[in-house]
Amino acid sequence: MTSYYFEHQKIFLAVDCIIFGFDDNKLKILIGRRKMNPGYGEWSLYGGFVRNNESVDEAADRTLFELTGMRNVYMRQVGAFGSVDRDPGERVVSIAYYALINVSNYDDKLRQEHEVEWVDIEQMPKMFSDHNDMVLKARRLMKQKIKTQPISFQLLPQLFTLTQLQRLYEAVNGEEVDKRNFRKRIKEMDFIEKTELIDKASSKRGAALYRFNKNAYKEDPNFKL
Amino acid sequence: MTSYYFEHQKIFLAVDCIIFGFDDNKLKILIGRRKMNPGYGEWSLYGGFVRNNESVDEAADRTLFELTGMRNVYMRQVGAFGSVDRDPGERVVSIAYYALINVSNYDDKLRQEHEVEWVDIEQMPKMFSDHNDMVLKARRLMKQKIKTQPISFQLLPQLFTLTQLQRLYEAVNGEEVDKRNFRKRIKEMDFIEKTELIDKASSKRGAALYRFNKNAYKEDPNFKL
DNA sequence: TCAAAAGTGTTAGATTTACACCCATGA
DNA sequence: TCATGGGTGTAAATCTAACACTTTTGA
Repeated sequence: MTSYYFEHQKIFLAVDCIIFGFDDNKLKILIGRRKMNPGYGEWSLYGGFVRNNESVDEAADRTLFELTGMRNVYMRQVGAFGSVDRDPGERVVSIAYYALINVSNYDDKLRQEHEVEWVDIEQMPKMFSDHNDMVLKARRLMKQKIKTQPISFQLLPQLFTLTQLQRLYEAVNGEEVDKRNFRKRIKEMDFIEKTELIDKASSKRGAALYRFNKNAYKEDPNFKL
Repeated sequence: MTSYYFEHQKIFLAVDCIIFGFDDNKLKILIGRRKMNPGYGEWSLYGGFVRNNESVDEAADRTLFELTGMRNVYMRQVGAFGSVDRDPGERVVSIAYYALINVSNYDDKLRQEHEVEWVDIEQMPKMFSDHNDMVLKARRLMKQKIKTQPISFQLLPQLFTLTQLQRLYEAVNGEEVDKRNFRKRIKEMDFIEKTELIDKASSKRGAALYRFNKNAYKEDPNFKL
């Protein structure tokens, strides 16, 4: 089978992060302009190289932390991107990850320092190298995932209204859903709990705030958003 | 964002192949015993290193070709496996791929030369490093995929009976399905065509042979096995 | 003649979809 | 007072799941 190491070539290994946020009823990604060549000035995902003393997952966590100062963020691997010339400078294979963050937990000063911006996923600009492909694949995976895992709550504040949840669901899926049918389904999920609190920000009447109860949810095999 | 190359470390990059086959009504994988250290003698997937002048996908294709002599095989990426010490010898990050092959197209002499064996996925032995995880993830992905893409036909002979197709479906999903309901669904798929031919191998009465018509199938968004 | 696999429809139940109006409130 | 978003139920249509007997033929 595999013959031994020294005959083989080592390769630069990077990670790139597709950082999803939900704001203004839109699904957004956090991207900036490249500050080095090749590709200076082009839109780009935030990334970094994998070090020898850390796992690839750890490299992704570290990279996200550098940018956002956030730890224990929901992250999942998108896959390896390995064309020979995907980086015009050197042979670099990159492992893409998507992260879900709650925009309001993210210090906007830090965002400005790094000169990155929230961009509506529907208006994603042409980016450096294969970064657009990474985003498309990440989005496809996330869309799949949201159907069977309660990941919406990673993108929302702790307390949220059903309309917010619905708008998020619609933004991820790219299509509108019926309000009554949506709420019917939510009502069947015991782990989405209504609180006594009312949000007056989005309407005059006010909307009930809900909360995700992680303990009540335990890998429900019948979960379906 | 990413600072520049030379400050960073290169890493060995490998590919590992989960080769699925369907035989004797069972879903099987092709594995062998490691012929080198570390892990000499342990069960292992077939793998190889990624070269500088080939994409990761190409490395996977090449590796599969070395083992099976087959080209243009259906292969999909499973993901990157990147723990620091997943290979006790050196830091090696591996990209896993699964391949679907038609067992009867595979020259058994070649199989014997490489000393690899078809092992029932339900009886998978403990393998080297994280190879068991790779197989589990590959299987999960494949199971997902088979629901929305006509990939069964990669594992079956060109002509197959509905019972064969059903057994494959059952083996992949790990549960039995109702014969009449299954056939009802198949009948609605115009791209699965009945031929005039009869297979007498598996029954006295004989069963009609079917064929997958790739042209009739064109990314049917309503496809559902 | 009988064992073994092929082939074939119907019905009840569950799920999904479509759809419209009243409510509470701040401006 | 009215514009805005919040909140609620029912019925038709579709999909899914359960279920049993006849056919053919080689041994």
